[in-house]
Parts: sequence; C-alpha cells; structure tokens
Amino acid sequence: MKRALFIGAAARAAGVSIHTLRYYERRGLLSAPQRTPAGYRVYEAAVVDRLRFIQQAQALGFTLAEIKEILRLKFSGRSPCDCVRRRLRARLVALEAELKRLRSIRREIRACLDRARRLPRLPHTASAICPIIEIQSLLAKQR
Amino acid sequence: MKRALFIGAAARAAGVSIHTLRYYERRGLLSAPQRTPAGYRVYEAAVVDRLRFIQQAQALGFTLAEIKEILRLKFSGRSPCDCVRRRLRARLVALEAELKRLRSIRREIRACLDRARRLPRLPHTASAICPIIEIQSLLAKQR
DNA sequence: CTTGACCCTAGAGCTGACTCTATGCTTTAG
DNA sequence: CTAAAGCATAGAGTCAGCTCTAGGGTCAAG
Repeated sequence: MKRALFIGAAARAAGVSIHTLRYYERRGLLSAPQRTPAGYRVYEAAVVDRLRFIQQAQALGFTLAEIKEILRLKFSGRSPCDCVRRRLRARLVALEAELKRLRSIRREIRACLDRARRLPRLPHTASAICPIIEIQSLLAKQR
Repeated sequence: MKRALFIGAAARAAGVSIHTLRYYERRGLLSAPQRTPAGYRVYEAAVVDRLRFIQQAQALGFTLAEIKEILRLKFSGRSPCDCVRRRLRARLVALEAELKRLRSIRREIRACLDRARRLPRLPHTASAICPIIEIQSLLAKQR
C-alpha cells in the first residue's frame, strides 16, 4: 500500500517546503524520483521517512553534507552506524566547546550589566565609546 | 600626539584586515576618513579604539547592525548606555535560550550514543535509515 | 628606473540552508 | 470550458560578516 506522492503532498507530509525537496535533490540528499509523463516528480511514501531522518539529524547539529554522507553509506548497503557514532562524538565535542563559549559570553554580559548597575549615571568620558562594554577575556579566545 | 594611520597600519594595530575597515566604512560603522591627495584613507589613532570596541561588542554577541546603532547614539552626543543596557539584557535572554537549546541537543546526542553502546551490532532494518538517530524532543522545538 | 609594498574602486565570492522569482505547462474541480 | 491549484526549470536572492579579485595608481628605497 504505497501511495505515490507529488512534491506538494510529500512536502506537506514531512513539514518542509517543495523548494526544500528540490534543493535536497540537487544537493544529493534525495535521489531523483520517478516522473509522470508530464515531468512531475512522483515520490514513494518512504521519502517522508527520509525527510524526517534529515530533520532529526539536523536537529542534532549535523550539516547537510554530513547527512548526505550518512545516507550514502546506507544506500551503499553498509550500515552507517559507525560513521554516525564517530560524527556524534565529534558533534558532542564541538557542542561542549560552543557551550563553554556561550557561558563565557554570558559571564561577560553579566559583568557588563553589573558594571552598569554600579555606575547608574556613568560619566561621559571622551575616550571610551561605552564604559559598560569593557571586556578582556573574550577577545583572546576569538577563533 | 595623534599619529595618522594609513589603512594597513590601522588594520594591523587593531588586528583586522584592511578589507574589514573598508567593509565597516561601507556599513556605516566607521565614518569616512580624511584622504591624502592621492586618495589614501588617513585615520586618526582613535579608529583603533573604535575597532577594538567593535570587536568587544561582537564578542558579546552583538551584530554589526546593533553596534552601528550604539555608535550612532554615541556620535549623536547621547550616552549609548541605556541602549547598551537594554541590548545586553536582550542578548542575555537570547543567550539563555541558545544555551538551553544546545544543552538539549547534547542530551539527545548522549542518548543516541547510549543507544549505540547498548546495541553494538544493530540489526539492519529496512525501514529506519539509522537506528541510532531516533529523536523526538528536538523536532518540536524547531523554530 | 625598477621593484615591491602599499593603496584605490567596484564588485564578486564565500558559508549553509534555504527561499523565492519568472515564466510557462498540467491537472483537477465545478 | 475555465479557473485555480499545482507542477516544472533555471537561476537569483537572503542572512552575516567578511574575504578576495581584477585592474590599476602611489610612493620610498636602492
């Protein structure tokens, strides 16, 4: 019982736009579907699973290039799981770094706000552009 | 004792590229400097402070558009501090949301890796693309 | 006088993931 | 039959913040 879907129905079923499906096809994340004589794309129902998978992988922070690689492995018959495991670990490392970065930005923002509270009416000095924004630690960490 | 700087010296002093200075000028973050008869930009030393300020504000997560607004207020004679305070608070809120998002991604990645550990040799099912990546909670939160 | 470092402009290219446009054909409901 | 909805393509535009190119002019040292 596999219903065939035109692009609009497939897109609605997966919650993406038809542009996204065509874009994924160009990018190689979806294989070129069958066509009607008039040229309309005809998708199998499985395309919805694939789109959902892409969404899930994206939600984990994978790029489309990485997802494409995972799908390629799957398509070539091998289990993508080892690849996925490796990439998940790499994502975790990158994520920790990003969390650290954001936490230190948060610390600096709080420090700036504290400064602002302690000096409710800051003098209008000529040199500083804004006396609230005076940070050191973040700049050294820039890339 | 204000040394005049050509664009290369100013860029080096602030640790950015000359392209960045010209880009900031186009974007309105730097005012158009004096020129030599040959058309060379001649900066006052204060441009380095301004560039450092931009870097600091960027490190706090401000966009160039926001920084431009802060600089505009400064330039127009008013203290930008109220504006900065408001923006800092908004940044803090956005930052908390982003931290929350990243933490929940981290949670999901850890769950996926746990799943992978519990099933060292996952069966090659026909339906799932990768049995490791099976998440629910992140998708609902998408934008 | 030549070399090399520096400067100029206008504009394109980069990343990532879409998003949309223009123009025109196809399908379906009434 | 007609009008609306849907589909096709190629290609441009979006966001942010640069980054770089092509093709040229300027300037100081040797």
